[in-house]
Amino acid sequence: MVLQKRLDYGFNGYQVPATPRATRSARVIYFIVTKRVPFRKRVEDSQVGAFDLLATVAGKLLLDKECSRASTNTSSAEDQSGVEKTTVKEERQDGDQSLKLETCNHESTSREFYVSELVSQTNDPNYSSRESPSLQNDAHLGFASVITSSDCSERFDAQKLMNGKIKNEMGSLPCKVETGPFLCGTSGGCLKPEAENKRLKDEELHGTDKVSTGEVADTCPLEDPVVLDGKPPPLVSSDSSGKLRSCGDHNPLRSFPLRRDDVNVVSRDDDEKSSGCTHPSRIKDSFRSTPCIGDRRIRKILASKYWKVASKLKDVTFSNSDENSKSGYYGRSTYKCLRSERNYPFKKRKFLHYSSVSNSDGGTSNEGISDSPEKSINGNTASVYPKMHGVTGESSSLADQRKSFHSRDSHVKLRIKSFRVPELFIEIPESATVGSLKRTVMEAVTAILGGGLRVGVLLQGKKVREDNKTLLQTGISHDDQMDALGFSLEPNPSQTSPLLCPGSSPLKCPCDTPLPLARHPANPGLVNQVTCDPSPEPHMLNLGNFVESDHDSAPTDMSLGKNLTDSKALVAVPAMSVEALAAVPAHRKSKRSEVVQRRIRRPFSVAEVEALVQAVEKLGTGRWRDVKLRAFDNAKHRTYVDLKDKWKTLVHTARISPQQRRGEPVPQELLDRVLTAHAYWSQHQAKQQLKPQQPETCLLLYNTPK
DNA sequence: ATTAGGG
DNA sequence: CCCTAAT
Repeated sequence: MVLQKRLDYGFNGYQVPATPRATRSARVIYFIVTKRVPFRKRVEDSQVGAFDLLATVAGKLLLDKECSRASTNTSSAEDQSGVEKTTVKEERQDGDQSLKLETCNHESTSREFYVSELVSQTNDPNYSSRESPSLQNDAHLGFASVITSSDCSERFDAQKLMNGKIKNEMGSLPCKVETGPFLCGTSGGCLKPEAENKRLKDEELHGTDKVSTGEVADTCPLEDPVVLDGKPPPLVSSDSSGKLRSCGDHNPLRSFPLRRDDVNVVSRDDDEKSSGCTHPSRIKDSFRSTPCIGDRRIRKILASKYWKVASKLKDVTFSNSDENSKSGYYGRSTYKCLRSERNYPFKKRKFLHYSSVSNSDGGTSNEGISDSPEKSINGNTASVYPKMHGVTGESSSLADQRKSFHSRDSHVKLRIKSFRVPELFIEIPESATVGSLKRTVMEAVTAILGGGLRVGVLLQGKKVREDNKTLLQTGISHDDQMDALGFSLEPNPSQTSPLLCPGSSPLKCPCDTPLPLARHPANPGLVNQVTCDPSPEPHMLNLGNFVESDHDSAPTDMSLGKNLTDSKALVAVPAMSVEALAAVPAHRKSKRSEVVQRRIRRPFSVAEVEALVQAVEKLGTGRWRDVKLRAFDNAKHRTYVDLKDKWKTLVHTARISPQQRRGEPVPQELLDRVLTAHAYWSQHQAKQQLKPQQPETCLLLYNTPK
């Protein structure tokens, strides 16, 4: 065959060198995509460790899978010493992006995510949260974990557990809850918007009350269900949707100062929510275990069927109790399990839906990053905001309170307009449709976002690696440095939530298997491939790599691979993390090692149909392996099952009116042959089996319609 | 690993 | 195309 010509496109001005490809198959297009995820966050608290900051940002990203936008910015930040409070605010902005990501949902357009998190132990009353409008859930939200899916019965258990814990925590923590002086306002540094200020004020006024443990306890349990359930929809792809969960540990035991460990950003869970991923910190984390998962989630996301499902909200992270076991089960489930899940979306959904949001902490201790609710089904904004938002409205939300506790430092406000997403390489056949291209890119993007990425903090162009340093120590809190502050998204080696694992956190995700990604064995040909550049970081992973083989075996990609570090290419699963996005089907295998993706669709060409028809005429139906060997031995991407399916569709096509046929028209002559051969072989099933070898004869026979 | 069928 | 069940 002729070498295909390849089109190389560079997004964002990057051109990807074409890799030599041996394949003859279709032309491949490479894209390098740099995506940016837009969002702004405000982080206040110079005291917050860099790690926390990262966690916060990461959490946000996860939440936002839906839309991404380009460009990063940081906006002003101020630090005020003394207050420890962190506020993160996110907003979406449409930005510029080289690739524009759009949400698929029709439902709601705007969704806002909030992540908030953080951790602080401050007493400040002021923590501000977001302005987001929806506050409805806030109160509830504040707390923590939310168990979302209504469906699951399991959830109940979880709730129970949670409640219990929460209560306990509350009980123990009352003191902590106090509202502190309003640091923000006072500390002059705060840049909070007016709205926030108001909030703060409100908080001051009300905060205390809210804080009371009793309240917390009450609210929490209820909330979750309410919020989450409210939007129940069906759809959510499991993972996609949410994925983020915050991991807040709720240990009652914990001491206040949070550690980095405490903060977890977890995001994806997949269906299985089970394995927790992260960090639970050292202590027992009762609450939530987060799943580790990138894979699962991706998978879920991918599964197209599921996509439609409504929102999922949050995974519930349950405590260890029953849930865990369950979750564990799923999590660990093997590939097969996953698959099965796919098939049975319902099941999955149940699990998935529960995305957990763990936000909670009992208000006390720590907080993980909470994410906002994933998507609500409807996409209502409100649903989205549920938890954290409360902040605004009620200052009282637990989270707020928590934050407030310790705040004493000055705050650093950051505005991140967008994140730069690592480069992605996408390879797609020329014959692919624009839609498929979009999907492919989406998959790549989502794979990255959902697959676990880490946030890198750049200060004056230098990577700030010391997660434990405070912003103050790092210099991030200095106004003059704000301009030099940048964030980047990097592939996270372990799928587990990147942030989670940072550093030394002791936590481990059960899920995590140490295994890195599995390499895709070579499929000879690659059809689509998406790879992510390895980031410099130590653990880089490649996110998705989707490899498909074509007839040609073109090792070619490997060359690309070079770019990627050694990356093992993962199969990229198209995942849309966000429901909204969702659209891409993806399947992943369990374990991050592999991501399974639905094979790309490769319509049969007329030539292939011809070959198939000819082979079937000779061999008959029912001997697909032989047909494959005879006519498609070189087409690795055509399996005997594919041939059988194609034959099935050909027969169907031949029987319907031409007007009803779609796709590349198949010559009527071939269709006639299909019908003839089909009829012939149908009749001679038994006989033919005996003498399959004589094509000629067969042909003669069929000519005469039986 | 194949085949047959349903989805 | 995927997935299963049955071979």
